[in-house]
Amino acid sequence: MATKQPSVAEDSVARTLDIVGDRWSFLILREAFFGVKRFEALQANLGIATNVLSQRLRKLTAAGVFHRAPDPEDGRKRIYRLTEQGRDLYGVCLSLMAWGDRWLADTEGPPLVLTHRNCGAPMQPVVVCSECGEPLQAREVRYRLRDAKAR
Amino acid sequence: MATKQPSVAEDSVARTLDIVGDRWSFLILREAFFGVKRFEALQANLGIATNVLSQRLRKLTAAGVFHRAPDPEDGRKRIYRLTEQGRDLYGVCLSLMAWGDRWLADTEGPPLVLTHRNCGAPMQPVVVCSECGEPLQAREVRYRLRDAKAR
DNA sequence: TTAATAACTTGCGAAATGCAAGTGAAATAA
DNA sequence: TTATTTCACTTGCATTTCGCAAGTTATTAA
Repeated sequence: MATKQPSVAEDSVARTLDIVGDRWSFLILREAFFGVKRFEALQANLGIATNVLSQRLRKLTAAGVFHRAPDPEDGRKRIYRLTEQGRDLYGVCLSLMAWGDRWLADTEGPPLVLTHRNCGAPMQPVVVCSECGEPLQAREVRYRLRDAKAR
Repeated sequence: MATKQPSVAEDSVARTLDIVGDRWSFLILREAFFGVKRFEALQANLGIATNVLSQRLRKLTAAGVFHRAPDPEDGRKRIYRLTEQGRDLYGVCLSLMAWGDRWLADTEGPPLVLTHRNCGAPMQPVVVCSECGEPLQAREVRYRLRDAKAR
């Protein structure tokens, strides 16, 4: 029987999914990007079980995605803030949303219209090359380990 | 106890995660973006249990992400090809990889250097506004349901 | 001082995951 | 032509994770 090969796959996608590759993390992140900062609000908005939410938040906090602090105005409350690392997941989250809107929305619900405040016009998130600004496609991207060995 | 509220959260992110929001789907997609098309190769590269792989591929195929067809040159083999819908997840997948490379790579392994064939230079995927080309940040994006109701 | 409230934890049944072994159809070797 | 591999699965079973309901603890509000 075939066993696991060390490959490029055993890298950043896998490590990223160890942190956010479950059913809830991106929904929690989504709420966070909407400005939701508290446990109870997350629970109410998402309908997630409290034990699972607690576990997720602990994991995401340990991973450096959230910062957890008591609310100075109410000692019972905890404020979950995205760190820079967490905010850096915004593009992924928005792209997931856009994909769902594009391919799944009409069957089950209305899509969202996104507006970029800078432009004012309806827009779509697009993943582009940082150098030339062109949208990226699988065939156009080459991967190399930092040291050597192309794939 | 708080129960689930209907909210914007109950939309495209959730629907997308119903399809790809598990531990394996993006790893499978990643392999697919690298050109891997067969069951055995996916299994060997990822080390995924065969029953889970089988189930994932069936689900992703049913959802329209993959197209499954027998190999005309070998009746035992099945070819899993990405559909346009599947290919449209490339940006998400690449962004996940880039995030892992940026925030997690050094602790556990070397990051990948990406090259866009159009440019030739090392690059990073960036999620930008389709209209103005600027990188998107959470505070700069406004969400509206197709019909009304801003959030 | 008593009652709410917020953020959890605990216990338990149900579902998903991982592992090993088995199956059936098609290709390849003898 | 028969026997052996190969490939893409399925099946059974132990382990882990999830979902739900009911506590628990520390604050705050009445």
